[in-house]
Amino acid sequence: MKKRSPPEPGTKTLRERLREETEQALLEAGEQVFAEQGVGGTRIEDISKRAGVAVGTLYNYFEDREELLAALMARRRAELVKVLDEVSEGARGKPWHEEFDAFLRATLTFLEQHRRFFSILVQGEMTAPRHTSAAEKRSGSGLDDVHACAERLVRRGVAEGVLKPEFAALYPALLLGMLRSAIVHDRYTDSPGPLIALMEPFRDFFLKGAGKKR
Amino acid sequence: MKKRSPPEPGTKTLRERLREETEQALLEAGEQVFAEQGVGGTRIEDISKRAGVAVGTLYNYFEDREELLAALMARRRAELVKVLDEVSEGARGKPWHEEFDAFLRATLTFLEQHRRFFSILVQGEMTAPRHTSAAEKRSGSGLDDVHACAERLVRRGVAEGVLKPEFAALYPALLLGMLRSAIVHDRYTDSPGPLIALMEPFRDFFLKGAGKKR
Amino acid sequence: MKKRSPPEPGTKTLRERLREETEQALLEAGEQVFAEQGVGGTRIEDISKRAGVAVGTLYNYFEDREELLAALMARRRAELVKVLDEVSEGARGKPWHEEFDAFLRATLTFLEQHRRFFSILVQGEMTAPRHTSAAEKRSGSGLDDVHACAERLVRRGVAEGVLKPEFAALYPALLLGMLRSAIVHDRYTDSPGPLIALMEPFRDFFLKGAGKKR
Amino acid sequence: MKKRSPPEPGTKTLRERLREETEQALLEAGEQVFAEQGVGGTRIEDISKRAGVAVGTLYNYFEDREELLAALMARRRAELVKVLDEVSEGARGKPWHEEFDAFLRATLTFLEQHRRFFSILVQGEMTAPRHTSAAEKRSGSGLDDVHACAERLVRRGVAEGVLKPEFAALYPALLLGMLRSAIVHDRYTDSPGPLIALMEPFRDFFLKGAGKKR
DNA sequence: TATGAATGAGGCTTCATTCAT
DNA sequence: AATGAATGAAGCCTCATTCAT
Repeated sequence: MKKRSPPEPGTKTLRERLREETEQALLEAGEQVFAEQGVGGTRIEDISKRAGVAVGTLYNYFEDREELLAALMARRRAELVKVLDEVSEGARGKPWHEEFDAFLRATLTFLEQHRRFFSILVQGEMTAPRHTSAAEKRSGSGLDDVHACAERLVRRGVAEGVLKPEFAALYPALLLGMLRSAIVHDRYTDSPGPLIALMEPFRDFFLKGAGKKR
Repeated sequence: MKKRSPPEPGTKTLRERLREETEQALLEAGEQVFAEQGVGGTRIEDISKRAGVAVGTLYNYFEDREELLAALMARRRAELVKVLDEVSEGARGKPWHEEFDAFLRATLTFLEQHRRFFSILVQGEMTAPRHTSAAEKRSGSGLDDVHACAERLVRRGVAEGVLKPEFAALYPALLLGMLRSAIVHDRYTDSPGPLIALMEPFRDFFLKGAGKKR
Repeated sequence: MKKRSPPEPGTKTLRERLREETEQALLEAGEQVFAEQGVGGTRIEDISKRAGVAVGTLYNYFEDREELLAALMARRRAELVKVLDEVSEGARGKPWHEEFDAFLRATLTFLEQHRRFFSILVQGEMTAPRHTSAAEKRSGSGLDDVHACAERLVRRGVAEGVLKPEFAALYPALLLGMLRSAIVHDRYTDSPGPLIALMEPFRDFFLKGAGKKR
Repeated sequence: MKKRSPPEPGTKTLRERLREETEQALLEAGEQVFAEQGVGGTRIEDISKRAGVAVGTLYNYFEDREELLAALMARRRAELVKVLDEVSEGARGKPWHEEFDAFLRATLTFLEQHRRFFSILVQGEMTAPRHTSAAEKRSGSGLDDVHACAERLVRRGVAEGVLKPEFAALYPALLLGMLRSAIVHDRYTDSPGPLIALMEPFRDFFLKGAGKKR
């Protein structure tokens, strides 16, 4: 009953391409609107409108509100982790400082592109949504795997004798906390320049602290 | 016809005391429930139940949901600011390091007692609640004045030559970010000891960074 | 905190009385509207309007649509069963025929007053709603207990030698089926008189059948 | 340019045959799903899936949901009526009892094959679907013509002096009600044997009732 | 003609807020 | 002042139907 010339391997049907585009648009829209209006304050309809589709369409792609959010989070998080993995990979054989720099640069760049996304993450980190659903759990709404990347970086730094081993267990959290400050800092400064400008201060602060060498 | 003796000045009527107790109970309940269920996910009724009164009563004390939240935030924030002001006051004439230590200790202690509250703050920092009203903006739902305390501390440190002036503008945010890490760190560690245990690592990290002295 | 003069025993608060009245009104309205528009075609809002309350009020009394329906069914069914129990009780010591007559009379009267309700039951008997929920199961959406009443009647008839024991297992279903015909018959006749008029024919038919004595 | 030989008269095009097959499949699927999930609870998509076609295809065959239901009902009802007409026809000149037996047998057999369909009918008898449209009314969703068959049978029985004329107007409804009991009975018995087993009890009951000859 | 994604009206349900007692 | 039922706007989600491919 269903006959159809088999699709060229490696080629995507028009339909498939459309489907992916729509999904992209929805995630994009979701990221924007969730960030603008807050996770709790976002109406599904606003997202679908922003994406240029009808509500029903959104529901053809995502089971419900939560799944959309989870998918969105997972997607972006995966992107960041991928970048950080590449950083780690690319720094093999090079001095740790280079990896550290690359890590900071990559993260700040990512933050810059996804300030919105990051703000969602910060929310999610601490909020228990009405009914924290299975879906949300599954997707790991936190930063667990990003944290793992930071740990890897820190471990290497310690192993190579660049970082003090003393409180090493805390460094990943402190590193990420510092990066989080990047966003917070924006809100308390008058000249909200590009985040990448924070690279040097951050490197300096993380490695040497705020204390004056005497 | 009953006559009522005028209240002794400086004395609180029974009625007044009851009123305050109820208000306290409501704020307490609010803190708990908002923290447990998230700001967006909390139902007014849950708060009133937790406080042991009817919804209507809650509305006798607070104009609406937002005002309750704002009052709650303002209350706790004021507490912290008060403590930090005392720290600053009490350290007059003493070396900066002592003030810094006291600052850390006070903040970690406060965090410990109000992890819940702090989690609300972290949320509020980035989230726009359902209908972010003028009232909420007015009440300054953020950490602005706490940030100001941190600025004061940092300024003094710089002035006294203890802190590097180079990126001083960032230090307050970094300091607070570090403290925020205290809560985050909890979630990624197996042994979630008391936050005060983080005092030494934090002092060390803030002053000297993670880099190994060469 | 909650002080209140204890209610006179056996007396209902005004509130309690209001509450019961509202519940009554809702059930009444539910019966009407479900019957008029069909179970599937009924909008909750129509029911609440008919009852003269807001939608929200309905939800203060019943968990959801299903629970309302279940409660409604249970209520009416219980009424009928109660009546039939009384019939059985009242006929103790009297000849079976009298109980039979009373059974028919009671049922036809009930049917008359609740044609609407009965039509719902007939539906429910055969329909599997979208998600047959636990609630529905719990309430026994069928006629099980009415069927039990019929069985009791039939058993006695057989025991007393008034009914042929041959196909006795079928009689309850046949008896109820016959009564159901009462409603169906209405739709195919031009003179839809009172159902009670069907008493004699039904008695005659059940006891002697349609065949002519030869 | 292709030329197509004109279709042999009386022969069906391949296309026509395919069309009919699909239509059949859709009706079949409709019968199943409507019966399984209830008329109100059935989603068009489920039907099309069951039939192995896309939703759009279903809409190429039936104007809308209602038309499908109406067509389905009409189809099955026509089948039953046809069988009953044949029964009537075949019994010409034979004693009434034979026609009666044949009627019962035919109906029970049909019921057996279409318990599902019959359950829809029973529903339809009393339910007004979501938007009871004119179309549905038009199609006569009830049992009117089956009722007519029963009337014909009863009339003949009365005419031939086999049935008591007294309450003859009720007999058709009672006859059908009795048959409906066949399905209901299933739900209250532990041994849900084939419906045809009910033939003798039904004949006996209809003709002689449940009362014991004294 | 078949497909299945897109559409959006419409139903269900929640919950902040009001108000009569 | 306390109570808690009533209110109804507003959000979520479903699904019959359409339509471009």
